[in-house]
Amino acid sequence: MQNQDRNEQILKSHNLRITDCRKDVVDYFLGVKKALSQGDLEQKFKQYDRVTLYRTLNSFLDSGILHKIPNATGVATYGLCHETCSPDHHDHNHIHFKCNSCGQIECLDDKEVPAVSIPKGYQVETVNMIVDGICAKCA
Amino acid sequence: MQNQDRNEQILKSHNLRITDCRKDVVDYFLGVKKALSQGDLEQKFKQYDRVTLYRTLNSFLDSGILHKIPNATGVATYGLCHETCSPDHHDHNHIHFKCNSCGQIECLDDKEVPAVSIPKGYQVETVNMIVDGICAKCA
DNA sequence: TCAATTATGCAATTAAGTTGCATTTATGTA
DNA sequence: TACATAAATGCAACTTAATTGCATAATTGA
Repeated sequence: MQNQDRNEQILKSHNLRITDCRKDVVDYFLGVKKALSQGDLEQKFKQYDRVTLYRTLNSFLDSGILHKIPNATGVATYGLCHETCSPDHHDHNHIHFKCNSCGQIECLDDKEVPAVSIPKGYQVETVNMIVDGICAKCA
Repeated sequence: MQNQDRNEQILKSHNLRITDCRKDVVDYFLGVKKALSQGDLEQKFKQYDRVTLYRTLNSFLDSGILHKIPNATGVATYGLCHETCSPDHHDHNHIHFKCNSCGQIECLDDKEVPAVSIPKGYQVETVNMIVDGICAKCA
């Protein structure tokens, strides 16, 4: 399936209206296959207002198209969710890799987050694993 | 050892000058035993300029007293490093727990981050594990 | 095609992070 | 103890990210 078909399907299946901005943003995520920030989108899509891009990201978060990736820089970055994600239950239990050379953040979809032991009385909802280092391209 | 002695010792051992602001900030971290943000410090220490607090956090980061904890909110949070941390080699290979109820971020010092498998060609430098859920106090 | 709902663009605001510079403070040494 | 040097602080100002309100434009179902 082409991205231009797939993006509309993604928006429809998450009950979002089809707009140019949303299609373009989904397209971009489908194409680059890496995590993006608000700033990345602003640079890529100068034809859209930054507030619109901001709200697009938020509607994608709410509807479960994207997930937020924790990082230490203070800039929020977003990655595409698996098809199995729903707004309530996110199934993106994979590892995020941040390259300290090129700065890109990748979702290592095929790498499971290992089991984690937590003290008594704590309830686990989500586990995030962020690995910093040098990616294969920069090594 | 009391905190008021311990904070000076911590500053000295990291080659930082002893100032009121730095002692107070280290004290606070020693006392609360959780991760704090710039905003937390501003609320707690209205007698110090926000820039001073900002630079205090940064000098603590540089000297290895604190480490930055990745999170998805976009607000940088900081936690006390183990005594074994040096500026170059951080040994805070523990799990961070963020409570979705009270919002507090704890360092689970006694919980090791499990081994992680990474694709070929990737070099690992740091591994961060952030667990979201409900802490023992809120459960 | 129309009405209702939703998205967008623009203006403006809040907050975090950052820098420059003058002043004050801490520290080692005489 | 006093002094000189180096560093920390406070203030002003600036940049950028995040956020909200509102009028206008576009989408969608009937």
